[in-house]
Amino acid sequence: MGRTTSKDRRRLELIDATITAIAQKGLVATRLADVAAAAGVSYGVVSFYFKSKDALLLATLTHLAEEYEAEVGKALARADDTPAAKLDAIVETDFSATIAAPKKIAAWTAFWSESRSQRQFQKRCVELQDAYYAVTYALCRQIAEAGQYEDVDPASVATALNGLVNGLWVEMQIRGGSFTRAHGKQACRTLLSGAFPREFQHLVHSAA
Amino acid sequence: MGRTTSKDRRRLELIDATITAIAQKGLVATRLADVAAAAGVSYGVVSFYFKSKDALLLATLTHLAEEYEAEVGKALARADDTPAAKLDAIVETDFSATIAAPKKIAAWTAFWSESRSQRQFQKRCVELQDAYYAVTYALCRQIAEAGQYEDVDPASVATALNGLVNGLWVEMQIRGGSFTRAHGKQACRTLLSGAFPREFQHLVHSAA
Amino acid sequence: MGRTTSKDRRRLELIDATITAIAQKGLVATRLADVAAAAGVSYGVVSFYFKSKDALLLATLTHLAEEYEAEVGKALARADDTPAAKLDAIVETDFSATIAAPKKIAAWTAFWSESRSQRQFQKRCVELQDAYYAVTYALCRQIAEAGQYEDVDPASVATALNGLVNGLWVEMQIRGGSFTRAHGKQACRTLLSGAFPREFQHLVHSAA
Amino acid sequence: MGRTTSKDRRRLELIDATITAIAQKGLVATRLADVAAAAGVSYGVVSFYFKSKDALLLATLTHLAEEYEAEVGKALARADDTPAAKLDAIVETDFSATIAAPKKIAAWTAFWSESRSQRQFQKRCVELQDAYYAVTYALCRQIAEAGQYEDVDPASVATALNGLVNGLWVEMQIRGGSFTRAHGKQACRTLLSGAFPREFQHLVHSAA
DNA sequence: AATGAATGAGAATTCATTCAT
DNA sequence: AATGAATGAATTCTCATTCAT
Repeated sequence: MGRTTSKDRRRLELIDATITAIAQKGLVATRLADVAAAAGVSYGVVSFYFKSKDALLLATLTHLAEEYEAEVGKALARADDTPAAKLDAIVETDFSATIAAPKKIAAWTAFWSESRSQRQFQKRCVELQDAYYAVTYALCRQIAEAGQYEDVDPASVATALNGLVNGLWVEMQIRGGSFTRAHGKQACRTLLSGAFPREFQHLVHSAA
Repeated sequence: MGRTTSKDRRRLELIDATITAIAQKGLVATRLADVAAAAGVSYGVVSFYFKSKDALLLATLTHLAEEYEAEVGKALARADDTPAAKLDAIVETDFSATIAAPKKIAAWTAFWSESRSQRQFQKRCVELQDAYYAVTYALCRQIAEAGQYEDVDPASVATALNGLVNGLWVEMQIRGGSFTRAHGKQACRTLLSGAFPREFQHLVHSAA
Repeated sequence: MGRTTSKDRRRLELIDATITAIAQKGLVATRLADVAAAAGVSYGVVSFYFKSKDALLLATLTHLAEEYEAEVGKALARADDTPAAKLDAIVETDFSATIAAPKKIAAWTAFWSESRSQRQFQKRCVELQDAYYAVTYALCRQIAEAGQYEDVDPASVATALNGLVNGLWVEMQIRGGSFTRAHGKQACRTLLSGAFPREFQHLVHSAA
Repeated sequence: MGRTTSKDRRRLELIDATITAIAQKGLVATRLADVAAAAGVSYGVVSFYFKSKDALLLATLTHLAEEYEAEVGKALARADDTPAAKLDAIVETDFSATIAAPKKIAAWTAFWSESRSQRQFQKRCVELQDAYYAVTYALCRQIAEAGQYEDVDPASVATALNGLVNGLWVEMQIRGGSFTRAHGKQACRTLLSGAFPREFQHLVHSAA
């Protein structure tokens, strides 16, 4: 009851291998043979566990989305009970080693780029963005109200934060190791300390 | 200033058709036949003008980068001679109808996602990001110095702006028409007015 | 007279499942997984009882042939002791519910079509045709001699009857339910009453 | 302008190669590579001219049906203007070198056997049988009326003739060269001379 | 220059066979 | 005996590249 079955484990191995292969060769060049090789299994196993290549890719995207939501959930539970602490915990998660691993970012950018033509990819991506926006907007509004930031539109800040994380992941994807997770966090805090200086100014200085 | 030859025109038509095809089918599914169809020419023409599919894709990326730099150059030349006005002109360009056309954004995200595995794509993308950063950093520094923003790190603002534009393009790509160019501009101005309120606060209000 | 073992029963179930699968999906599309599913057993069972797919198919053909000969044998034993009655008993068997079951006819046509390339299939099919011809020819000759049909070549009648049964099975296969076993019997009696009117005329009339 | 284009010629070559391959290897074992080899072209050509293997097979069946109808049409036009002569002309065609070529018969039996599971195959096969029946029934009725054969049911004769031709083709398929086209014709005339002795008796004797 | 047919290597997919449990 | 996962060879289908007209 509830323990991870052998079948589930194998599926996860293949999904992880898919992410690895996408990171190494790009989505265009990733073949099922690459996935099998990355997973260290024989060719037929991939077809055995996933009906088709499309199904494998969709399962991979779904896994990434679920993992992301789980990690954010854990971070929110751990964080101090203030909106600013929770917002910062989300940013920490966005650039944590688990979530912002280079190969996962490579997969995310691949799915984003295909989401325009693959309806199912788009659906999952939008769902996740919506969830992210809902949480960050609620937190921004609480901060703005509690801190009496009358000139700040919490919706715009949330939108900007959402976009900024995506864009910094793109930066990490393009620049490879020279743009680090720390750089990403720093840029997010620049945005937040501009919007809500009393809550976030110290974070920018401490990180610098 | 050689006049545009018939050959150049045809090359541009094919590059435009490539962008159209990528936007419609995604990079993975785009075939030379799709490019030919989008250009309204016969199949063989594509091979005639481009040595290979890879060469066509690289030429497409190069074209997008050159067009972007040309547009930014024109915008900077037109803008008032203040750093803030020039910075805002860049943001305007980033979300202009020409540059932020949905199909071009689709192409950009495709190239970003492949840049990790395709060295040539990466090189072009990094060059453009570097150029963008150099210009925006210089302008941010001028604003910070002239405005005596002692708590603001112009490098962080430039990095955040750079990332934010990418991320908002991703948002447009994923969400399609529901996330508009105006939304993108607004989010960028939220960042800038947080960093440099005296120069950008009015823009946020006017746009709201 | 060994009693039917559990193993024999299981083999027969698989052979019957094979016939079912061929009738449903056609020989080209029939997979071992379909046979297992039709038999309601797990995948590995098929391999356990039959060395290979070819062996399963050959066993299926052998089973059909043996069943046919057994049925004809029983019918001849039951029939009145006149050549015409025995000939008619064979025709009755050819279009009996047991022998001319749609799925068995589907299997027969499949084996016929493959018999040109599969030597073992051909061998079995020819053996059965030879046996059928031998019996029907003997009966036709007896009728011709006893009835003084000087213009009738019993060999031709036997050949025509043999072919006619095959062809009417083809008709049933192609037309499905709209061409019935009764139609088939009727057509055979038309042939026989043309050749040997005094022995078969009444059958045509009674059936009409 | 009605002349055979290069594309049409190539299609026919591939269809003929398909028939050849089916005759040699059986439908189950026939691969597109075999078709390409039989046609003496490269592998890709087959895919180029036919969207899929199924499409190739359906085109092959359609071609066989059209050829058959054309040959029967020509034979009827050539034949003397009596019902018996026309009926005999059809039988002649059924066992002509063109129509009853061993490899074409192999293809027919393959399509018959798959017609139960492949709706499109069935449709074509039934159409042809219907057309054959319509023509032969009309002729049988004319003969029966003109010859005052009161005990003969022309529908049964037509049905039997239709089935007999199919079944004799099966015989040729199974027995290979040992059952000849002449044997087939002879068996058909046995049926016809039994039903309509005054019109067909002489043909049986002359052929014997 | 332009066309589009031909080629064949490459990838996804299928599936008989094998094998560990 | 029975199960069904694993393997990888075989096959279909795709499509970039080449080439003849």
